[in-house]
Amino acid sequence: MKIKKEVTIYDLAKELNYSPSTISRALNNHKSISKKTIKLIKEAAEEMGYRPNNLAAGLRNNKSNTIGVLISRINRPFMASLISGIEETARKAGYNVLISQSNDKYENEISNCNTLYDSRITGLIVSLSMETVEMEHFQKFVDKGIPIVFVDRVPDNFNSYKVVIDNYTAGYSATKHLIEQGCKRIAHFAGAQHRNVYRERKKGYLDALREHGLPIEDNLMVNFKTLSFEEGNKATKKLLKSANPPDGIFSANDTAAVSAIMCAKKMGVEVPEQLAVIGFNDDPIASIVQPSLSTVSHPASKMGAISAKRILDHSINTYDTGVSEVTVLGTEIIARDSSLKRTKVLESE
Amino acid sequence: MKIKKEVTIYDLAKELNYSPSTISRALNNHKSISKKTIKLIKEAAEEMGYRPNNLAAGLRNNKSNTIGVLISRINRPFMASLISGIEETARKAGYNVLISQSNDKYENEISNCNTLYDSRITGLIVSLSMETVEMEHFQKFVDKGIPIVFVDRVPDNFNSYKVVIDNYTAGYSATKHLIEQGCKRIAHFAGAQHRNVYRERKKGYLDALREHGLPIEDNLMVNFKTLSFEEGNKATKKLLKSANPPDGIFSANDTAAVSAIMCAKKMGVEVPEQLAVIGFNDDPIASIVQPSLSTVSHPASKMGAISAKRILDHSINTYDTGVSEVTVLGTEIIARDSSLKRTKVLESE
DNA sequence: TTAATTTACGCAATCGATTCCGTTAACTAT
DNA sequence: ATAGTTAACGGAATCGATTGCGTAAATTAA
Repeated sequence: MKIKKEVTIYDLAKELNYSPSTISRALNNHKSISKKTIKLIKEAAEEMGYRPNNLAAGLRNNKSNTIGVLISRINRPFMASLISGIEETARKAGYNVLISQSNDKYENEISNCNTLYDSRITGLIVSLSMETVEMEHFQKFVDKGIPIVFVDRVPDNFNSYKVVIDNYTAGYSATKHLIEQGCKRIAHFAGAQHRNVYRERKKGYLDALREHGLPIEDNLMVNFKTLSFEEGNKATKKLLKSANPPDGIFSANDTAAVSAIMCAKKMGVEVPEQLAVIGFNDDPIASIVQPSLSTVSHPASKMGAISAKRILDHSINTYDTGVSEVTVLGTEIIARDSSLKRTKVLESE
Repeated sequence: MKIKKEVTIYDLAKELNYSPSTISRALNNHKSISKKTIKLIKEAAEEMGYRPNNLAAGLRNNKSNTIGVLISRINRPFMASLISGIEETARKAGYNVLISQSNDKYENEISNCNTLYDSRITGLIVSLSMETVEMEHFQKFVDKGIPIVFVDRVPDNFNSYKVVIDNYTAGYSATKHLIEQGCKRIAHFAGAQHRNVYRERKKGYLDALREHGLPIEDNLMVNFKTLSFEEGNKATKKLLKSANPPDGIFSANDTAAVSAIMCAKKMGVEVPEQLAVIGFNDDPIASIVQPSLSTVSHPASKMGAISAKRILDHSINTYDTGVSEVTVLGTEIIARDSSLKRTKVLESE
């Protein structure tokens, strides 16, 4: 098949009897080009079907107007919303978004990091993989003055921009919510403890118990690997069959929380009467399960938007190695049926 | 802060006393460079921290090893899985993935199209926006020999690669499934009829009714705009309050189907006994709602993988304008509790 | 009226990798 | 031993946009 030739600024220059410099400047609204000329050139460009070559511009400027995103998995409600927020903000500013998923593997994270670097991204937004501990693969970005924004699953030992929620307070509030509902023995489904988000949530849980004089028992705290449905199911069954079962569960995510509800129901344990449950994330399934799941809501899309803005606003001058600029967003306890022990809630509508 | 200088093939050339040509060829395993030299150069490159500049290579080759993705919204389970499949396949082949969402607006689709074009993507994967009718904004890709793969929401009037599921058969089977369960008056929640996916599902529904001698009634077919939860709620209420309510609903997506289940329960209509429901997509909520939602499952991630492969395998020589290469994938009826009228299903496990 | 600006543009180098042509030296065949 | 190959590499143009520097003409200031 026949391939149409690309129209370049040189073609425009020849056609309009201007130099390529003038064409370039006109298209970028440079002030030293007269209004008339700009109008003329832009109209001709439009008519001739000119389209800028981002690769050429990027090469010259050594950046690509592209934001790189490095996350664990796309098909999780939180991540999808995060990306959605990033994409919207980036595109409004004329930026592209490159995505890559690590599938929670350290190795993939490194390799994706390199690929993104090779593409001369303007900035990088990262949510760490489950496995990641070492952080050297991010150093080259710092060395080059390329901003990195860590979101949600952030490192402890690396100075950079960070956008997080207040996991400690969220964990504290969720637990306190259960206590206020009358729970006396509250279990916790904890995520991998080397990831600060899960560690903070657990801290909040522990402090809430302490401050309210409730027992802290090792066998009420289950350390999950992935907080999957299956893991949740197994853990719930074990807890409920134990000699002294809990009357409340604070799960570090909704998936495991939902599995707890379903498992309890199957075992004839009433939720919330005998077992109150609160999750984390406010995934779509939370409002669908019955009884509907109380949870902690994230402003996921907003976190994405803020992260993107961090990159866009980043000026090389204000970037000082050794300083972390952390944005902490608030969360909200969504009290649904799965935790409301005292009052029977009327169905809305 | 101090910015580290980039290491280029020229730096390597100077350091190793080779020409840039040789460095370039060595890094690409060109056959006319000796094994020894290749090894030497690669090791030096590694040690000096050389990283290729994709922009420069892209400019020279006039392509960027990047696949562009243009969809309506990322934060939908189907779309997220689709992208996930694309990303995995692309990355394995050393390609990057650029994403952009139209939010179902025609205008955004055009503008995103242009931005992706300007980035010299190797190929484009598209799921059309709800609004899109005209297709000229894709023409420039065809003119340039850049392959386009339409996925799921594909056009009727544009020749290109297409990856779809057999919506007609799926619609037919879903309806037939309800009929086999004893339904006599089956309603249909239909999506926007100018999008072929929804049109096909409806066709399948109609043919199934016809072939089984069931009544086709206009007031049993609801045309939705977005198949949202709210729309589904409203439609269900209206249907169930009508003089002659349906005993089955085939919804073109799960969201509306779930809303139907919840609405029915609230109104005291038993599911599936009085109202059987089957949805479409097999979203996570489908297995969480109670009774669990029967549905039609998509191989979303696989569709993404196939689409990406189409781009990767595309050779300019084999691309013939005027021909559509369509890949049709099968679907599967997932029979859960919401549609099983006859037999009471034992809870698994 | 003349010097000092300002306006509006052109020249040419530059970004980094690729690749079409060579070229030299070593090697093989007859 | 000489022509013919092959192996291994170098020179330099090229991709398209950007930009520091330079300049001629037009305008303003004194």
